[in-house]
Amino acid sequence: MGITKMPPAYDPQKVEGKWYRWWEEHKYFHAEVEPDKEPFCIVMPPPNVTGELHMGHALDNTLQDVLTRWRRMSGYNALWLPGTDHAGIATQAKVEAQLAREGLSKYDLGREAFLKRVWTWKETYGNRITSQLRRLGASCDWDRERFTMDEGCSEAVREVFIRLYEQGLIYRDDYIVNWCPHCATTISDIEVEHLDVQAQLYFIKYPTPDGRDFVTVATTRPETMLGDTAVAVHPKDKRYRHLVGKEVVLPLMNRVIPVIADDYVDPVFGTGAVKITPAHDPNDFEIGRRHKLPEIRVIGTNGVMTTEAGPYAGMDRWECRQKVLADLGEQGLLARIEDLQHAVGHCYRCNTVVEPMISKQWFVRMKPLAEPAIRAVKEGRTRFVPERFTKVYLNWLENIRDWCISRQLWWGHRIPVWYCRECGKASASKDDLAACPNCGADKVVQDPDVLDTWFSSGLWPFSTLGWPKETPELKHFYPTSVLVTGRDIIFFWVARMIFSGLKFMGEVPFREVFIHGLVLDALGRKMSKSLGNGVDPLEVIEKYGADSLRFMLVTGNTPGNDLRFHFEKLEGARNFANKLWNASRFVIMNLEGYDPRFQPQRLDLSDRWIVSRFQQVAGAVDAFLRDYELGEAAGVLYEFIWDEFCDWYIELVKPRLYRGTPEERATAQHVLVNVLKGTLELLHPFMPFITEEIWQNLPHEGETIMLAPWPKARVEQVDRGAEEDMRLIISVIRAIRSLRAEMNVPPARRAEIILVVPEDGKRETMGHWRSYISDLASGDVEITRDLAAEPSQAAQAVVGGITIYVPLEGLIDIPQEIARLERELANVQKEVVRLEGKLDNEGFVAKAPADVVEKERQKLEDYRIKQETVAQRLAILKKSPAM
RNA sequence: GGGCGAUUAGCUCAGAGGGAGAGCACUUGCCUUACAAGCAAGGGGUCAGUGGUUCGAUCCCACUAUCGCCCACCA
Repeated sequence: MGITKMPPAYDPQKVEGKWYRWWEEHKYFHAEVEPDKEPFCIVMPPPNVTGELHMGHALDNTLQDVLTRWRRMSGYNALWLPGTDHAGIATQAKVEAQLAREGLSKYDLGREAFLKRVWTWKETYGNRITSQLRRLGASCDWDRERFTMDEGCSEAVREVFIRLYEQGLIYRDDYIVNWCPHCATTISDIEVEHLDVQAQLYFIKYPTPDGRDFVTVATTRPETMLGDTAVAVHPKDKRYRHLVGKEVVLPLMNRVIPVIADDYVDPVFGTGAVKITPAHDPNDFEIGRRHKLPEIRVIGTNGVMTTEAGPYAGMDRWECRQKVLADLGEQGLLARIEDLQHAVGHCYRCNTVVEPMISKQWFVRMKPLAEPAIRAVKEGRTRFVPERFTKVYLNWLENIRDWCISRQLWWGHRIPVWYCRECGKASASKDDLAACPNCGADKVVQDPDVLDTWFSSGLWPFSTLGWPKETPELKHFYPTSVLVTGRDIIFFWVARMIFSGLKFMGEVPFREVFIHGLVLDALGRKMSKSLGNGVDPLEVIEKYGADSLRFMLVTGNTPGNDLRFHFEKLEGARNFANKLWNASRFVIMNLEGYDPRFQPQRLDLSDRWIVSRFQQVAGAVDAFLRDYELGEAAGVLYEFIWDEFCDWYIELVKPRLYRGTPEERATAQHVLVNVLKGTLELLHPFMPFITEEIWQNLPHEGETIMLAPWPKARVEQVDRGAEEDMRLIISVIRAIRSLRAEMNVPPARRAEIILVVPEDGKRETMGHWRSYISDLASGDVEITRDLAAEPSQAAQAVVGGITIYVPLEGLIDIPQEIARLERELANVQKEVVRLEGKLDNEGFVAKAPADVVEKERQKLEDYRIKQETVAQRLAILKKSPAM
């Protein structure tokens, strides 16, 4: 190692790839079960195999990596288990698009060949995201990487399905579901995104059979009227009481339908009369079932009107809407049209307007599963961080509806149910069936649908650890320690993992859920493909390095809050890395003659100070990490490295390195190396690459910083006295620098510095460490108890009971100095008045804690001394001949 | 309609019941043998508003305003 290998500007490109490969080759990420060690386990939220790393992933995985690396260094048996999700719709859509470019559809290939094709696609492109995670520095155990459709996970899915089925918790029924005409599949309630849309509310007249009366209904979806089987009004609505039990004629279809009364109807909305289309509206469906109304499907799965729509059959649903309106208008039945803003369900994948329709689907009965999941969180067996997300979770589960789990796709876990063509019985089976278990006929056919992707991801925390087999991993690492994820996924995933874990493992899947916010663009908008405002993490990594990206994502943010992406902030992180690099370069450049066995006999004040500060920082970082305050932990390190280690300690140590005795030099080297090394270790979870690079170039024990023991705060090295003394010295130096700057003293010019220190202890300290002041404030320091005569040509400052004079013959503009001191005096007086007021307040003195009162008294005392000193000085200056 | 979050320096954001902070931007002076991706010194804020609790509130409580997010079966 040497300067030649450490250029003055840190270049992450030369460093990052090298170390990652080395770590992975040496299996430092790999965790074997070590029963005598405390386990720490995170299962990675599996990104979609189709996915590419975006800022959300970068944040999520940085947080996980920080926690994992920290725990690993802290001696835990740390496992971070990675994997990918098969992402039913998304992946199938990708492959279908690929086929389309070849002029083919999945039907041309047939199910089997199509699935083969998807697997090929997965083998080819599926590891893109995992290689991108490697670029980020993710220290996950790739030897244990899983896929939601691999053999083990698939077995877990079947096992779960069968068990739930046998317990009657999975059922198949005709029910109103959300249908995406574009994806041609059902989607679950949470996959429907409600967007506010400016629309029209159409008022349509439904005449009575005798043509003498009519009732007007309001609807935003006039085409659904073709499937109407009733009109509903509120039971107490006097306007319509006479019609309840009677009939009206459904226009266009000329069908006679009943007028019914139901509490659901809001008498003040629209006309107070609602058309009821049980087959195409969730509410109408409920009402329909209550009143045993016929369910007529007029819209087909492709969004085209069915034969039930009579003359409108074959029309697209939007086209049909226009035609219906036109026809109604012609017949004078369209009473009026109003503008209405309301929420319309859209498919979260393709943004198509979702069509509610009745369909035979598979459902999970949620109430019995939700209940234990609610209890577990209420009892604190799983804790949300930040706590406020508990409520979001509970609200959802407390109002849960059954979960539609069947999807009309090919890519996914096929529903393990076979129907017998002979006897008609449906049989669920863990193993593929060739014959009907009921009648023995060999004419069985498997349900064509697959399961919702989230069905398998809900099992992730235990399926990846080997379940349903009782593996040592499962036993050791379950329940996992913490789940790290975005808040957008609490319903989709977190809740489902919790109820699945409770159901099948009898225990929550994780002790804590650490929820983070979204990464927004610089303007505070969500990053999205359609807006084109996303920032590509890989480009950032190439330009600034993964460490900078990670540091930027972690700092200046508080748990659960969103984070805006600013390049300025990224530059700040990059500059910090460079600062650390150069501080380390300084240390390494000055290691000549370093002997690791050397034990210093006498530490300088600055040594004791920086060591003490380091111990405090080590304690703070660890405490913040325990509280998931990663931003604070990183912030503490930033300040320590930049403000204390670089700006003060390195500057203070230079004279000893350059001109000190061999012993002084060795002592300085010893402290530099050890504090720097410890700091690198504390920083390693945040910035793994640069810390490894530097650590390897410092004298060290062990193979890698990754496995270096986490620095434990050693309280016996905390030295309050040294910290206090340094604080005083630093403020004296700052005061002198400030005077020099204000008086425009050229930096190169050495100044004369007189310190008047009345207090014995402080005078001794100042005397002992006067070289600090003379070196860092560039001046010749004289220390006295009191001054025979104040120099008139001098600038003055008062700090911590010490009066500083910087005689500046010819540089002092007396009137200007008077003005400056008067400003100073005014400030001091303000403080004195404020503190006097406070201490005169009997309530304060009586009720405030004694130490607070004492602190305030001390402050007042200091300010009074300062007030007096400055006032005296002013008096002298005002009498001086220069005036 | 409910719930949650935010409101602090020009910008982006931390923060704690007891003297308002950081980064960036800005001003001034420095290429000082680790770093100009830097050093030193500065300027800049009624901590959204109103009321309450308290000896003391920017922090805790209530309400209000503005912005954002989530949930919700009023067509």
